[in-house]
Amino acid sequence: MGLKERRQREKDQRRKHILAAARSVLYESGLQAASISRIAGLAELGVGTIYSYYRNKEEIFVALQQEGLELLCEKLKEIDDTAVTPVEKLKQYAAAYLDFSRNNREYYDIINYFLASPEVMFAQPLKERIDRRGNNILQLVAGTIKEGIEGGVFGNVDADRYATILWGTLQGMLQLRKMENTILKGEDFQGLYEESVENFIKGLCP
Amino acid sequence: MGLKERRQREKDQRRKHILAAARSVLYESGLQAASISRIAGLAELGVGTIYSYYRNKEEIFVALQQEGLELLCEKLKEIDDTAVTPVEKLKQYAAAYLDFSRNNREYYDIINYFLASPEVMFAQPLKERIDRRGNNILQLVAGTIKEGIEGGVFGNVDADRYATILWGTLQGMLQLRKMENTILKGEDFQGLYEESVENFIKGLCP
Amino acid sequence: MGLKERRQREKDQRRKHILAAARSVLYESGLQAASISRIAGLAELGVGTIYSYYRNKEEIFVALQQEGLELLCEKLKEIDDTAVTPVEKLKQYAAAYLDFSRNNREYYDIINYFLASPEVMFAQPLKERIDRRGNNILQLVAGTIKEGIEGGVFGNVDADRYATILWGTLQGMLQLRKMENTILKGEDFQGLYEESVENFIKGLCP
Amino acid sequence: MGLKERRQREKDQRRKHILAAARSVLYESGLQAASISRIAGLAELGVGTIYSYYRNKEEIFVALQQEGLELLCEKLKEIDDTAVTPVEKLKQYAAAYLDFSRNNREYYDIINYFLASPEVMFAQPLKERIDRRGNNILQLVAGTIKEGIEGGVFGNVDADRYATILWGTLQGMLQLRKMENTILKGEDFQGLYEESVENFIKGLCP
DNA sequence: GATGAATGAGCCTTCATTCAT
DNA sequence: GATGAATGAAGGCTCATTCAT
Repeated sequence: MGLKERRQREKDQRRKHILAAARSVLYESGLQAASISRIAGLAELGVGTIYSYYRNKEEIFVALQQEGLELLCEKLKEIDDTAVTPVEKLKQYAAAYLDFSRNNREYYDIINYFLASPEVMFAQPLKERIDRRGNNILQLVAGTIKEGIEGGVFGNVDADRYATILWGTLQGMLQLRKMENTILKGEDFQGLYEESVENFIKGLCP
Repeated sequence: MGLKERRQREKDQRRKHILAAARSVLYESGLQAASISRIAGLAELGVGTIYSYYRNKEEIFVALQQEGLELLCEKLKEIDDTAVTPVEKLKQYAAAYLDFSRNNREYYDIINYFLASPEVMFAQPLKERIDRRGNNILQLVAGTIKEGIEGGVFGNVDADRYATILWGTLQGMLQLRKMENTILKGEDFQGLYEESVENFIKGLCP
Repeated sequence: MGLKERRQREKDQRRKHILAAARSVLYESGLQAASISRIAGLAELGVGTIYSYYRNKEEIFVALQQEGLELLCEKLKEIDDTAVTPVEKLKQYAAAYLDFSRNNREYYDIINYFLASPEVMFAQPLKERIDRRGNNILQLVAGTIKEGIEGGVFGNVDADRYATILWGTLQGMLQLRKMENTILKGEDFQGLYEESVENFIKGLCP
Repeated sequence: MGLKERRQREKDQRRKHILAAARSVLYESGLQAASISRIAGLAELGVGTIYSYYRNKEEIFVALQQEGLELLCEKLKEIDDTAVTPVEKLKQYAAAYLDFSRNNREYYDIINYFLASPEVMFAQPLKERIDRRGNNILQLVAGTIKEGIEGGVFGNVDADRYATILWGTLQGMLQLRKMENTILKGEDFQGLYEESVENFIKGLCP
């Protein structure tokens, strides 16, 4: 029966619509201001409606982050499929993440927020759901590093660990961007970022 | 003149007293629960009094962050004074930061929090004041790198830039620790952290 | 004509079905949690459907109360039919009410609730409908008292009035049970309850 | 030093002021509508202010009930001091409670409400605090019954138990008043009430 | 007739900030 | 200079009720 299907499709769309509103609020007014009622307002829905799609505020943020991680993951997969050498791949992964942090700020911000927020904020089960997505990304990167090791381009390191280290490095570098106007004044941030990747790769070589 | 001086000294002490209380609240109950009235309570002062020493909550946190950075800076200076080789220094800086994140959680958390939270948070002037402190630390690290370059241990890189990269890396790695129980389950975080430093240094060598 | 009848019968059954669900919710989660949507859920009906059988939440509760009173009334009738002496009957009525308050908590609670809550609660017409049911019960009790008067067991009192007084007494005693763990701690409530009935009867004797 | 005293006095008065507002809201709009913000509105205070005097809504109601019980208790004490015979005292206690339920409706309603409300509503400690007040009243009544027993007017019963029974009876009778316009239509409620007391006393006599 | 998504008023509570004393 | 009572906007969330399908 097409009815049920249509209903489901509509429901899914509404969920996305709400998420989009949440993303916009986040993007335009920052995390602090991202209240349910604002989201509802932007979505042109009643507050209660939001709650019939998401159990609570937390869930919205989790969904948003998953969405973001998924998007990012897809971009990285594309690179994995098109780029040739492992070194090239790693560089492009990094570039993609920088790009993502710029062009998908709302996603980036929320990912970042989750990383920085006190553990208390999210219950363990939620945290696991979130982190699992992150894991996919790490696996991808680790795969590329393994490739490099097998090809003799990289030394014989633990690929998983170095994938994690790379992510940590990028994540840390991006945070420093906050200081573009103060400490990093006059510096070319993108160059710095790239240099950090190159340095990481250089360390990786035998 | 003595009177004025004493007044000033008393005022300074009171400010520190308030800061100490804020730190305690932060440490014991986390950022969410760090309300002015709690701080006032712990400081055994009236709420109003707090406001006559700090314009608002924000200012307290900024001051706290400055204090934290100062403390960290001193620890690094000590290392600079006692450790011998540049490589050793860098490794010890890193170890000190890890240590700081563990034993001075209140400070670390707040530094981390403001680094990660959307910039809406602070007005520009405040940001500058904070970042200047961070700059001191970077200078110190950069000095050590320069040392290494001059001694031929490191390749001929831009010391300032690499100091920044190191900080970014450490900062990023520390954030990943949040995932000790999920993604990093079973991993030895400290080992990972140290490995990231070694990789950084390895990249630095000619 | 059969069709109309069947329709009506179906409708009646549906009403009862809804009432049964409401009763269950009440029994399992208490008055506070007895929301329409829960009732609908348990009845496996849509919320809207509930509203096509009952104008609003109030009406459901009223119906529930009527049902409860009816059930109680039947039990009392049974006693009236089987017990022999008026005194025995009165005692058994009382025992039956105590029993009802224990084994038909859903019903008892709601009767009690509406008796105790401020009258603002119900519009006049509703109230009348409820009270009429209560009247049946009173008539029954009054009948027994009359019996006793005619038999010379009881003094020559106004039976209606004393029926009311008995009900009031029982109702009041049952409410005190709420304090079993505080004021009545250590007391044997059932004994107290029975004593109140005996005292009532003793007063009734010539 | 007068300052501290005055402060305290003012605080006490404010508490009373808030309680008075709560009482009024209760009186005028019933329990259902007694929200904090309404109370605040009537008290011409900010919502927050209410919360600085009472931890939460619950506490306000508890305070209100205690106040009510205290008031009632005083009235009964007066009777105890002035009335002569135990029978007279009991009758006057009953009359006083009826009077109280009429002239101090707001208090009576809330006492009644607490008796009828599901146990869940109030945490055990609160309940105990409430019930303790009720206990004072019971003690008083029990004292009078003892008096009667010692004077040979009453049979040798357990005074505490009969005090409880009397209270239960009165409480139950008062609840029936709700039906003045339906079941009791045409009845003289006050007469009925008095008759219930007389019947109780009659039962008490040897 | 049945449905259940949508609504939004309303609830309780918190807390940064002000200002009269 | 110190105080802390008062404020009230804002937040997250619930639920009786409506109405388009």
